[in-house]
Amino acid sequence: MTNVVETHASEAPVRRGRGRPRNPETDTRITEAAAELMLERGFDKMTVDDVAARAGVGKATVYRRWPSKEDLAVAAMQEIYSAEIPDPDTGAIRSDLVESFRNVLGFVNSPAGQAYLRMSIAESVRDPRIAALYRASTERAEDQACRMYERAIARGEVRDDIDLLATVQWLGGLLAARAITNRPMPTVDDVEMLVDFTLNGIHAPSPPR
Amino acid sequence: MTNVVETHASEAPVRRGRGRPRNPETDTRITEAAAELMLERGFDKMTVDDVAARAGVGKATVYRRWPSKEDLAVAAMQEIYSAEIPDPDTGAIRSDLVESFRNVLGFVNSPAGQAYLRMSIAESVRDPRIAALYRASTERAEDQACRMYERAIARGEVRDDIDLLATVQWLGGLLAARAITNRPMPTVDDVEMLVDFTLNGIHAPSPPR
DNA sequence: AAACTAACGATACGGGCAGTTCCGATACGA
DNA sequence: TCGTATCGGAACTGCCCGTATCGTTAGTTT
Repeated sequence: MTNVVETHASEAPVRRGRGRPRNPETDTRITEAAAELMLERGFDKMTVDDVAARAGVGKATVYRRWPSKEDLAVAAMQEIYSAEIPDPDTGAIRSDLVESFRNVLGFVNSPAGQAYLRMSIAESVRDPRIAALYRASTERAEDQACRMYERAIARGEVRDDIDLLATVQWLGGLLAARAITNRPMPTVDDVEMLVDFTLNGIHAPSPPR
Repeated sequence: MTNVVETHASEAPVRRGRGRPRNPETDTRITEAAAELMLERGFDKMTVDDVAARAGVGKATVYRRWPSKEDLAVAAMQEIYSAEIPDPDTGAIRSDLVESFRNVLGFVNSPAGQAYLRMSIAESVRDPRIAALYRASTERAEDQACRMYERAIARGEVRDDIDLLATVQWLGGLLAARAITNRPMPTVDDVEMLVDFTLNGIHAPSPPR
């Protein structure tokens, strides 16, 4: 019939002449409203009518851009997963770890961090596309951590036969486990102990073996 | 009006004479059907009509026992979280760890284990009561693990200043992180390396420090 | 044995929300 | 200025949760 238009509002509009052009600001108003409601209530209790109302647009305007509520949620999460992560490089593995653990624990103990973590977990299990987004976001952080460990291996501080991926994921996994089962997060006061476990494991230092 | 009857089907019926008594087998038929559908499709795509149909009962019979679909889901998960866990005690921390890690990894790599894990994570974030059930289930396993570590501490194999809770949760957390982000689980082949990380951490053995 | 009563399966119905379709109005390009 | 696609608004369909109401059934009480 008419010109076929790509649905996803993310990419360049690639001007096509005829008719009233879409207001690009409307895109961001909708995704911002959706992101707010996702973090406030979660996917289930967020209604598309609410999103449209908060964004000040008609529901049809939402569905003209994203074919389903799930796609809208993906777009909203995509906006959320775009933050910079500090990359400590102090020259020693212990202080690098303390620094980065401190950053992570500070975030996940904030209200925003709590909502972010719970939402990411729940929606990742529900929708593989959100899982991919969350995964990409965490992998950026993990890549940084891997380089941190590799620098330490090059310095001879860390064994070279470790499972690097399991190592960089273990803290995130612990936080996920706590979030899932509704248990208190470790706080910044626990940083020393967590770092010590990473470095030394649990073995008694000398006597046995 | 009439005699008040406790809703939850779990507890003792405490005979009250009049009228046709409830068929207790109906309770289990419903929870079994619900548990199957939860693992097959997840909470969202499970409909109460489907549960009633698979159980061979009327929908009103379901709602006579559980006031909402959420309560039904809780009852279904409660049935799922009632499995025995082996409790290795070989006399050495390394072989205890190898044994228990092997059990866990064997389960989470099975199709049933995958569905179980993903369902538990998703529904725990959605419903705090399911989170409590899942937490209770994992805590039983963690208590066993704690006792295992305490035996090792008593033998002098393990330091006594470790964060026991973080230690017993780290493998579960790693598995959760993999499940959430849709990445491959560690397999039984990785047991040695994971156990080694638990025992020794990542530090290089002797030269530095 | 007969009467009583609550559970049973079946079915219809109300309400909330996802997603669709129409509308008149509007804004931009040709 | 004309054409066209987007805009907000609103009505509508369909699905599913939860309720209400049947006639029937099974066990208790008298």
